Amino acid sequence: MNFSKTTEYSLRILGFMAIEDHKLYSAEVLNQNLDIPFRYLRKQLTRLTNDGFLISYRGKAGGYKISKPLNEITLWDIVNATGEDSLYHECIFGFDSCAFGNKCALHHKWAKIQNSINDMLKNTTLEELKRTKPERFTIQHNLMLTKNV
Amino acid sequence: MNFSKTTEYSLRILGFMAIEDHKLYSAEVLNQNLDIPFRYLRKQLTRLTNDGFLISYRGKAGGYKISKPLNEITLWDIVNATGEDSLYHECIFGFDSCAFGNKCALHHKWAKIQNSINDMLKNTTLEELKRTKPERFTIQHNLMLTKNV
DNA sequence: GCTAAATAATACCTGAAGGTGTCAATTATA
DNA sequence: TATAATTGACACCTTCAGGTATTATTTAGC
Repeated sequence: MNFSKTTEYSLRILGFMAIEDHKLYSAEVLNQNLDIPFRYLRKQLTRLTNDGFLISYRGKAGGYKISKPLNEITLWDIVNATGEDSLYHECIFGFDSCAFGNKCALHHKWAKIQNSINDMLKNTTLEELKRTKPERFTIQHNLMLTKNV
Repeated sequence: MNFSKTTEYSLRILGFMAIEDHKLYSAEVLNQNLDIPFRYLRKQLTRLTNDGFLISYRGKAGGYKISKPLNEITLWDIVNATGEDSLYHECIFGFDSCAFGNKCALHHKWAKIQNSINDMLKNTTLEELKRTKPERFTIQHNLMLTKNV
């Protein structure tokens, strides 16, 4: 009952980069801050670039930066891009057909929770994350050796 | 962002058996009703028995039945028994240490959702499921060939 | 007691998520 | 232009949840 590692990593990466969203971050710097295996981080950075969240700059002094205004990127966008199983209409019993119409009491309770998760993801942008920096990120933020473009 | 198959199956099995909780259900009958691969269902039934949710009767005309009053079995008990990752104190970024104290806005939103899930699971017993039979279960319930002990 | 029908135990198989290794392509700067 | 530092591409490895196969054990009923 968690997001996949890949989803968590995506949130970490973009959540971290949002703190100073105009900086260019190298994979090396991100690796020093985010506790994600280097090779896998690299793979995910390429994916996030292909998915349009990041712009990459190759060559010496290259790196990544966030591609659009922070208030245009919701957590929902990020979560969905990882191929995370949809949170819509999931039955707690795992039945495909249990999601529509009037079902058990459990179904209503579960739908309510699902909706609260979906709403939260859809209504939270990276902008909000920037305003309220996660403590974990800020602790290590001093260590960063970032560069301006 | 779902429960594991194993958790879903456990909920299905016990949710179904709760509808007529004094009946003895064979693995065969459960298989006909629950859309769970037979061998895997068998394995899970043995596990649920070892975990104390079911009592098994071996030999001809054997089967399984629920071991205690329905109001003593919460969904929380079932979910936890499958080894489902704890829903307590999970950080949406997947950091172990991000779960305590005052963190980002996201942390508070996430904790609120986690709590609502935990509360729901802890406050819902099989008794409630019995009272409000899932449609999917009742549809097929006529097909059952159950036996009394 | 024999047989059939049920569960128990144990080992194995499989696909996909997560993770790694290697080399190619790009680019700033000396 | 040579070099070093960066990302891109692509193939491979590993682990484990989910699923399968086989044989042993138990018991009702003839």
